[in-house]
Amino acid sequence: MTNAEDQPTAELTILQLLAGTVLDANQNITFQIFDILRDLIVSVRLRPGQRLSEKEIAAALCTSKTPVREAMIRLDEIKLVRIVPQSGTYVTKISVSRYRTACFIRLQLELGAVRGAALTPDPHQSIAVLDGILSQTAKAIAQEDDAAFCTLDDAFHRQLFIMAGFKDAWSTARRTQFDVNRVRHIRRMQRIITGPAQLADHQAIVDAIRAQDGARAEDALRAHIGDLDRQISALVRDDKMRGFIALEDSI
Amino acid sequence: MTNAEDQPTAELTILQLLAGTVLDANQNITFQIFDILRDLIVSVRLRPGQRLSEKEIAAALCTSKTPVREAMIRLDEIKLVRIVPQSGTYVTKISVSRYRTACFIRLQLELGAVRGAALTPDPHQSIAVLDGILSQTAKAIAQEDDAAFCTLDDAFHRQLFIMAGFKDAWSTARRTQFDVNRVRHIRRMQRIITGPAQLADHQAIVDAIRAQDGARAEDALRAHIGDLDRQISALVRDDKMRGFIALEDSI
DNA sequence: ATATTAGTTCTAGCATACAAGTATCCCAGT
DNA sequence: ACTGGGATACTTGTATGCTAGAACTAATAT
Repeated sequence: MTNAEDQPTAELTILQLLAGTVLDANQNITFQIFDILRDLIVSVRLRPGQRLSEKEIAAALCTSKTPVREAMIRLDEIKLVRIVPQSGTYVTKISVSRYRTACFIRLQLELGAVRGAALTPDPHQSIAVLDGILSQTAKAIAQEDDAAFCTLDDAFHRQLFIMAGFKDAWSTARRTQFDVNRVRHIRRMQRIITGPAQLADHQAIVDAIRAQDGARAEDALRAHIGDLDRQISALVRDDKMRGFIALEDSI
Repeated sequence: MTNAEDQPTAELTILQLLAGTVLDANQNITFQIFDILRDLIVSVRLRPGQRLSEKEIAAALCTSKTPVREAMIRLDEIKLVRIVPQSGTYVTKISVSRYRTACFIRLQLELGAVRGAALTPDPHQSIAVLDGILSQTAKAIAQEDDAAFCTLDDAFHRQLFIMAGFKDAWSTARRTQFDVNRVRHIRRMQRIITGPAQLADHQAIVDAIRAQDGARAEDALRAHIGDLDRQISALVRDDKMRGFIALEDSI
């Protein structure tokens, strides 16, 4: 583990982050804890590499270790934490190899989605939905509303999968994309604005789908995703990511 | 739950399946149990819909409920079992919607793989590996060696991803493919032989890669996978699958 | 014969206690 | 100053007991 001083921003203790959180005793405790921790990790409020203590979390949430541990097991299973026997439980670092794999998976699935969307038999209504999302996105960018932008970005991609007839494919594959989301969150925290460029890319994709031109839609998507290897080396070189990433998926 | 009498074949109790299994006390008990149960479920020796008792399994393996439960939680997380509060833990039925989604994911990722494989700069050695796998596959088919056939099929697909430079993509995505594997196992148990056809398809893919013709490789792969919707309706209609499948992913 | 309801028996959820391994710190020796 | 080793204080892994709720059974009322 690196020192807190080495990190770009101050490391918040889990205790600070959970302060004031109360659980609903009538709902399943394990899943409440799971949701809380997953959100904290994906939004990088819990830092990659940070150590988590089952006991400490249990105390902060006024519960016993068992549900905390069971939530940790689920988080370990989706590789958001790594439980190291007799040592501790750590928030996983962002794995470059996992990130690269996730980008490949994302690209391939979205290629299928835009291809399918371009073949939608009666596309008018579906395309109207896409147009609506894009115009709302433009508003969100103008108002610098990050949260809305993210939601709309998500809605855009989901709509493509719906049009292709594979509504569930994206929600299934999202489980492989946590590291991509963490990188995005870090970029966004550092006010790295890519909104306008993304909007233009999305517009090009919609135009191709409107023209029912699957090949052009695929090309537009490839352009949108960009060159993976260059993106990877930029990620590895990025000083702001230092301490957050690991080449392989250790810790 | 349906009656055991309704099922195509006799339902083996978990106790029968675990008879004689002893765990290594020096290794992590939870993961040993996880591996055992995962294999039993994917190979359909534990039947879709079958109820599992934490207590019973713990007794059969001479351990306590805790590691069994933790293994169950991991299995629940990858949707091989479903833990129903205060009711029981059940082997999930094969979900038609999950199966369909898995086929889409599989196709899209393999499209990327064969496309990438066709672009391998110095392909001679890699293609020699593919040729070797195919000739071994032919032997396995001649000898009706199911286990070897499966292993080689897996090796073939893995080699494609290696050639495309995305070695980990397949192992990552396999977590979405359990239902596909279960369907295969059921078909194989019923001696539904598709080996020769698969071998010919694989040969066509290799030929296209050898010619560095990415488009033709994609076409060969699409032909290999076939028409998804027809496959789905065949699956739903198949009497041998009755009781094993569910339209949505309930239970 | 059927519907309903009370009672019993099962389940998973959670709390707690203990066991076993790991990392750290302190101190002795070089 | 630095290295080596051992005690100590942590960590997760496992065992067990208890509770609340679901499901099944069987008896009762209609």
